[in-house]
This record gives sequence, structure tokens and C-alpha cells, in this order.
Amino acid sequence: MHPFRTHNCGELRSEHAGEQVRLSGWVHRKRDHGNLLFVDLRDHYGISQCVIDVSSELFPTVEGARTESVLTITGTVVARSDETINDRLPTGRVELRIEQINVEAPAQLLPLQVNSDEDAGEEIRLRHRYLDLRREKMHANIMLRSNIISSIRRRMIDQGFNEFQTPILTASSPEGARDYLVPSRTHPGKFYALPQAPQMFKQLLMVAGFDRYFQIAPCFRDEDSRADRSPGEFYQLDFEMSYVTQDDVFSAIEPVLAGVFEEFAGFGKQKPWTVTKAPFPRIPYAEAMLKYGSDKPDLRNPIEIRDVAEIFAGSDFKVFSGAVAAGKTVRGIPAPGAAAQSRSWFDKLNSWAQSEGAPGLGYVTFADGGAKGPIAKFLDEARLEKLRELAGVGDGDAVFFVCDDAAKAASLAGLARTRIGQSLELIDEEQFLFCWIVDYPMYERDEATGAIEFSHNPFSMPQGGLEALETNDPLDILAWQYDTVCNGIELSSGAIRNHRADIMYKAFEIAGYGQETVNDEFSGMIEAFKFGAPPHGGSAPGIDRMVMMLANEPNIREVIAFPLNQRAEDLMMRAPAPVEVERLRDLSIQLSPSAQRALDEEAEKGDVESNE
RNA sequence: GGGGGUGUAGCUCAGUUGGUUAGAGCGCCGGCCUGUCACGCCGGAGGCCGCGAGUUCGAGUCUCGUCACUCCCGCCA
Repeated sequence: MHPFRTHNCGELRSEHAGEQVRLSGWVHRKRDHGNLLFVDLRDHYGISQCVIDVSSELFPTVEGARTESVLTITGTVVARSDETINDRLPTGRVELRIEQINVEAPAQLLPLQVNSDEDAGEEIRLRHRYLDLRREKMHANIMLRSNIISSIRRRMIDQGFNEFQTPILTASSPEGARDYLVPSRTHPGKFYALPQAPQMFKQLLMVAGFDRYFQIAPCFRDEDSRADRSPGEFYQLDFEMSYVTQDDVFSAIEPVLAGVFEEFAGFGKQKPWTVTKAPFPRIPYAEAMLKYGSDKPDLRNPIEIRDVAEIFAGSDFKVFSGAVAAGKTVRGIPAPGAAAQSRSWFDKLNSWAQSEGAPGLGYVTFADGGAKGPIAKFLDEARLEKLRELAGVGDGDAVFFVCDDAAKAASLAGLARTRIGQSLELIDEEQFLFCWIVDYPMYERDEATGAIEFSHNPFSMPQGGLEALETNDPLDILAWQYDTVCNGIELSSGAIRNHRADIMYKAFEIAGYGQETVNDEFSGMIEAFKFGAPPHGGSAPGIDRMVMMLANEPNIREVIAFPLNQRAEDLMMRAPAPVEVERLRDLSIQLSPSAQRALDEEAEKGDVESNE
């Protein structure tokens, strides 16, 4: 007989009755009746009830085994009597009579309870992550992640993609996020950087003549975390293709995303959520900013913002008409059914808008063929009729107004759209609604300095190519640049790349970088482009975010086995940590006095604590 | 770097306008219990109320500072 198990803990059924079997697993729960004792033995696969009574000499051993101890139990499978069958357990029609037991590893008192759904503090969960991961929900989340990744891999390979690895120790990339740096021992004073993404490598693979690359790629960015942004590192489904247009990229990846989401949309849900079928809607950036006030719209919210500047232009509402005359705009946010809301509901939205820095949130309500609200009396019937038409509203509805310059108005209107949609419960959450945001502007003006800079990704091909760069106003140039958005979350960003050295130099020149800078900062890639680079493009959906959405978790750390905490520390492995002076010497590194002082203070504090 | 929330038993939390000895559930230890499956019943141990100042006759409670965790802003081409 195998030393540990003949079956797993989720396997035993009625047909095994009478067999001599061996199970290994953790003590999930014990029910000690004094003379009769039940042990729920748990492993990755399930739970089996084992039973022993006082007549056995093994009884004290089982009684003494604490929760989460690891046991190997040998015995006979017995069918349970009808009244003792547990239909909630797949193995609940049988139990194992304990005839032999080996305590493989006893467990101490637990810092968190594995067999309970009770929330434990995150610090304790991360410090003892191996225990946290034993718990049902976390175990399921991590398995979901594993299954999603193998599904992605299968689907990508089926689409003709090839999996490659790219370096982890590489060069620091200019712009973008802060890099994680790794000091070089062999080159004193020089540093590697961990890749923020394999961006340049995947482009170089295209230049190298491979086609259809993908990788489940680790990415490292030294930026502060958020609930949906894991600290330090995360994973992308990174892919790139040669000789493609934007439409080719979309039609290659849409079936993968739609397929994966359809496959897993039922995880932990009463009924599977609906998923957008390919092809996903394509929304130009400018339209998204107008209609949704965001370049990552949540399409589950039915509200669409309208430009209603013309209604206020020349009107008696001087605050708005004056602003419109001065070049500002007015955005209208329809609120279907909101006319029935109380005065305090409108007041609450108004004070919310003020907390966002706006003067307020004006509105008009429509009822009984007339219009009410603080602004209504300033608008004549023709203007009100035009408003009904533009905003698509009628009796029972309301429209809110935001007046500012276009960018600010769009942004506040977008926030208001979300807030109003939630407040009126207009959002059917149980769906995954995808779209592409396309036609991003290539450049934008820095508010503070007035300088022209890249608005998204400097490696994107400008629409119209070199000619557009040479002849158009930079702020009017669009890029072959696109984002995948699902339920208001940016899932990926991608582009048709700029594969021409001459266009690259020109594009950077407009953003204020000379040829030498490009040669310095992107030497590998710009060189490569001088030896025949294929037109290419791709994208990189975030794996962690996809899993988070499919698992319906509000926090990305719930779908990562061993995440860093918010301060990018590993509480379990104790990273980052100080190192011996000798090792720093190897690396030609000396700590600053302030860093040394901080370490000394911390060490002192640690000593005091450990002496107690 | 800035703002909000939280910090009380091993864990999750309650704790009134500041007022005697700080509670509950789970876990732990002991006792009883031969059909439970979140077993049940009885008993017990376990607290620098994050830390440090201050106000007060008196602080878990109020004030200030500080630390930790977390959420958000900045940041994330």
C-alpha cells in the first residue's frame, strides 16, 4: 500500500464500501463525543469523515491531534446508515473506520482559523499565507487563477501564438513608472532594471522574424498600490503580431478574452454573468470622453452624457451662457426616473459635486409636461424642448449639468454619471461588458508646463505616419493606440507600433527629444529598426485583473497566492531585508547615513521586542 | 508625499454622556457525552485597551503626537 494514500479525500463513494484505503490530509474539524470521535480529513480534493470509538487503542492519538495537523489514516470504507448520510459532502455517503493512524506533522495553535469563513485581518493572513491559502475561498481563487491561465495559454496557442520568455534582468526604461533596480557585481556602479513589461523585447522578437508571440509575463513597477493594482509585480498576457492592422489584433484577441470570460463567468455566482460577444464595440477616445466622461467607461451604466452647450448659449442663465461664450462647455447627464427623487437626493449630489471641486451640480426635472429645478426658470420652452430631445429625456426624468472647459467637464460628468447610475440602481452588475477605446491622441499638452508630450505610449504609430507628423498640429494627431475596457476597468493597453526609425525620430522630436536621446535611451530598438522591421502591433491584458473580475473579488491580493502588502513588503518571507555589509561591498554599494540610521533604529526596536 | 478609516483576549468584534473588577462568539485547557457533520452541556485560563505624552479626582472612551494595517489622491509611458 502506498505510504501516504490510496485515494484522495474527495474521492470516496458508496462503491468503495468494504475497501481498505489510506487517506492523508489535514484535520479540518473534529467532533469529539467522548467515546466516539469524528475527524473531517481535508486535502486539495475534498473532505472525508473518519470515525473511531473508545474501544480502539488509537483513540487517544486521534483525540490529541489538533486541528490542521497532518494525518495518514488507514481503514475500511463503510457505507453510512440512511439517517447519518450527509448530502452536503460529495463523500457524505461513506466514512472511514480508523484502523491505523500516523501523525505526519502535528500543528500548533493556529493564528487564523482555516475551517472558518470568518474574516481575519490581512496582516495575519499575509504573515501566514500558507494557512490562509488552505481556506476554502482562497484555495478556490488560486485554482481559478490557475485554470484561467491554462485556458488562456490553450486559447493563445490555438490562435497560432508562440510562447517565448524574455529577460528579467534588463535595462532601465526611460519614462513610465519607477524601475526596480538590481546592482551589478561585475560592473561596479551599474544597475540592471526589472522589466516594467517586456515591451521592447516583444517588438524585437517581431524584428527577429518570429510572428505571433505571447507570454504570461511578470511585470515589475515600483509604484504605490491600490485595491486593483498589486504592489511591485503583476502579470500580463503579453502578445505581439507582425504584418497586422488594428483590426487583425482585435480579431486575434477577442475570441481569447470572450472565450475565457464565458468559460469562467459562472465561478462562485448564482448564474453565469453575460459576456460581450466578439467583435467588441469600438469607441473612439473622443466619443468616450464625451458620452461617458472617461476613457474606461462602464457600459453596464445606461446613462450617456450629452453636450448641451447650445441650450445655454445666449440663455438667461448667465453663469452658463457666459461660460459658453468664453469657450467652456456644458455637459448634460440624464437621470432617468429621477424626477420622483426627494429634494435631499438632489442636494446630496450637489454637495458631492462641491466636494469634487465643482461650484455645484445644477439640474432640471421634467414632470407633468413641465420643467422644474433651480435652472428651469432660466430656460424658455424652446430650449427645454431641445434639452428633452438632446438628452433623450421626458416626464419623470431629470438632467444634471456640468459647466467647465471640455476636459474638466467631461471628467466631472463621468464621475456624476457613475454616481447617478449607482444611486438610481440603473446598473445591472451581473455582466462583463467589453469595449475597445480607439483613436487615442498621440500627444497632449502638459497642463503645468505647456509642453507637448506623449499622451499614451511613445512607441505607437501615429495615424497618417510621417506625413501627419510633418504637416498636422501635434494635438490633432491620433495614434494607432487602443485600450480594452471591461466594466469600467482598463484590462489592457496596446498599439500598432511605430516600426520605422525615421518616424520614430520625428515623433520624439515633436515631444522634445533629440535624435541622440532616442539613440541613447532606446539604442537596442532604434538600431534594430534600421535593419528591416516588420509592421507589428499587439497588446497586453492584465491577468490579475481578469482573475479578480471573474472571481468577483474587490481586492487584487485575493487572487494572488503570495502578494506583497500595501507597502510592498512580504510579511511572510520578510522582504525587503537588510543585507550583510560584505554583500554590499561586493556590489560596491554604501548606505547613506540616513538609511543606516533607520536600519539601526529598527534593529534596536526589534531587539527590545524580542527580549520581552 | 497628502487625506480618510481602523487598532480592545490567539482570531473576529462589542464596550453608553469619561466612573468600581473591560465583555461576547470562535479558538485553547479541563470535565461529561457512542452518530456527529459549525456536535452538545459544564467549568477554566487568557488583556501594556498599538505606543508616548496631555486634560481630569478618574481615560479603553476626550486632545495632541507617533507607529502599524487598510482605502483613496498623487504616481502607475
